[in-house]
Amino acid sequence: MEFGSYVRDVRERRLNDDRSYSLRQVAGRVGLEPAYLSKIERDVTAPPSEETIGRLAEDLGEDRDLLLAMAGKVSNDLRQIIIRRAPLFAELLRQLKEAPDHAVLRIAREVRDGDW
Amino acid sequence: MEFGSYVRDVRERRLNDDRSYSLRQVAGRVGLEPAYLSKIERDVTAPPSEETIGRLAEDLGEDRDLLLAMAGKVSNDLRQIIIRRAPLFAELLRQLKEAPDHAVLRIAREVRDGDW
DNA sequence: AGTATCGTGTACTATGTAGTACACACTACT
DNA sequence: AGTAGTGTGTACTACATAGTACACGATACT
Repeated sequence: MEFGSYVRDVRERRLNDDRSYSLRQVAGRVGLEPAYLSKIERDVTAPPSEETIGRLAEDLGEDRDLLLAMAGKVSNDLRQIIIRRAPLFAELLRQLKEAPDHAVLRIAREVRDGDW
Repeated sequence: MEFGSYVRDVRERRLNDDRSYSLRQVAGRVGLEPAYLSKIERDVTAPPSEETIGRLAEDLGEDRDLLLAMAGKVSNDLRQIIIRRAPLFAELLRQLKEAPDHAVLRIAREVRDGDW
């Protein structure tokens, strides 16, 4: 699904039991012109900037990384992690490309439990 | 070090024993205006596009991911790997942020040897 | 001495990014 | 019946990106 229609779906679900989730009110809280958010939600315009997507994700209670991904973007902090040790992380990510989710998850858990 | 000065250093090292590595000739092979490459190498201008950096890396025999990193960029294929499973890879990368190189390398090797 | 090559200064441009501003028509409330 | 709020169409803008084009003075070759 496209970024905009996904945002619209989420917002309208919120709107069902909270009328403060009208397009105008969300636009107001997030700091955008209603007309602009309208175009975004209909995918008439490209997704907004990373910062704006972040504020949108927070207001809608959605996962920031997921929303960014739907916009074809990668969070700036993740980019920095890779860039700091580029050839190393490049190799790792290409290895992990085909690995199943549970394997990636297991690795993340192992690392978190600090076994190096 | 900045992207441009690094490129210049590499190119001039090549130039020492191969006079086909003049700024003009590299620019010619890579498909850029000499004046533009000159500005890039002196960091007068921002680093060029990912595609151009790729061609530059190839001509200079440098690691593409490293050169991209020095330009503050992440290779498009890596971005796609992350985006396809964003929350998952986001978590993994943030866990790996502080991990020492050898730990990351060990994981990459384990995954390559396919033990999932 | 002449010319070929070198790196660089200056001016310009096309496309994309990330929006703002305002008017309009429709619906919902009271 | 009036007005408050809703979503949207159209027009515009400031800034960044990713370069091209051409002229110039210095150096190197022969």
